[in-house]
Amino acid sequence: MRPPAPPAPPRSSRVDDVVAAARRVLDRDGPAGLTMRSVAEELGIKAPSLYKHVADKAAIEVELVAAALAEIGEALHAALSEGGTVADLLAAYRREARCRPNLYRLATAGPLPREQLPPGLEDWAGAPFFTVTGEPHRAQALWSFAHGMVILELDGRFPPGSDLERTWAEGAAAFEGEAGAAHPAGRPAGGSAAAAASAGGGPVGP
Amino acid sequence: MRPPAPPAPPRSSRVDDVVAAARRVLDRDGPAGLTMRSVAEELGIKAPSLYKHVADKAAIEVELVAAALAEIGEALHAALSEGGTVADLLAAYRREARCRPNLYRLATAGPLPREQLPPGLEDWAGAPFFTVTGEPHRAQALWSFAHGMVILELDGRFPPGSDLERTWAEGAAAFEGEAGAAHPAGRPAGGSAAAAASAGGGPVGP
DNA sequence: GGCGAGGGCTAACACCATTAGCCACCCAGG
DNA sequence: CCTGGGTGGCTAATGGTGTTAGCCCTCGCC
Repeated sequence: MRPPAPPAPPRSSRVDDVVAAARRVLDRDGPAGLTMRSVAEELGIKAPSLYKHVADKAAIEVELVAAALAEIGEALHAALSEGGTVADLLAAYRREARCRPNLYRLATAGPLPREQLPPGLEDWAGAPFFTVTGEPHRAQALWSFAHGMVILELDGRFPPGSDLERTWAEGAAAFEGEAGAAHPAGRPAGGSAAAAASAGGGPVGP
Repeated sequence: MRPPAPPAPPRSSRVDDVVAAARRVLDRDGPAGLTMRSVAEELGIKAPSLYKHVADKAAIEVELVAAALAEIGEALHAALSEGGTVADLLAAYRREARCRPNLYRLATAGPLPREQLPPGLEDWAGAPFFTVTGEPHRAQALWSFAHGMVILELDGRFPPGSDLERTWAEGAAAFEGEAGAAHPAGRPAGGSAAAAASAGGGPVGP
């Protein structure tokens, strides 16, 4: 039984409409397209009317961040409830981020308004990293690797033609604990053909 | 003898003034404070006059990104010319980012305008990651870890009270194993497989 | 002496978040 | 019935942003 997500505090129904509209706009137009005007238009109203329901744009973004953390946490806990390897966790993290890139970027870029988030949400969402490593610092390091990979991938920062499957596998191998160091239970080679083909291995960045 | 940085293409002198002013503003006021008006004011002129020298704000930012990549690359190459361990490289990366947080964030957040950067700069700056790991995918993974750590640290994303020294050490330890643990090595790794093998020791103290 | 180019200026536009103030509806209390 | 008050919309306006258009001064050069 995995721990339940902390419940989101109840809000007025119209606030939910606003947040839902903001999320649609974000998914469709990206962070730059998320303006008070576009959110209002999505609802068929004018921008100033939004301020009857939310304090400001930051308040909407906080709600979106909370939703993102909840979804990511859900995905990570689900991944561990079945498999349980580092590679499984990383795969779930990557899948979640790539499925909702704009939301992921919004939720993880820039400072986090911890005060205004549901208490415990952040810890709960990150708990699987601790579960899989068994040590808090290693968990943070693994999380950093995962976030770095995802954000660089989303931003197109890796040189074109990079075999990212293999890069993920290398990271998973590096963090696979002391138990089965030689043979990580890595991914069953969905990309191994491509891996062999692109053996060139381009430059690295930054 | 480490490879020299690719030379920046020559620019009109006034353009250099604009970029230098932008850099001062960025260091002082952060990315949000970097506006065409503030840069102009730093030079004692009005914002529209900037357009006599640069195409738009993005062009200024590209110059800043190029400068940041050059400086980071310089620091990383210098770190390897002396020590050579993964931990040394990571320490240099972290020091550089923390010394100029606003510049680092600008240079690494969001999509990279590769076309407009001096050719070869990006590869050159990232080369030390390859040197120290001896394998391109592992190099990308290590870079991702470093970037994730740095950006999360700069954004205050780690829970308060985290012992980041130790988290960095955990990451360094994870990547100091034998290269190509995940798969049989696809490529024999430039001239410096020795660098990766040399530092197999225990956890690195802060 | 003209003359073009470099480099400044003001005015203006479109978009952004946000505030102030006004008005229409709906529903409960008298 | 009718009279509030709360809810939720509106327009107008403010000060910020990047950017364009058009004007003007001042050099060095032929």
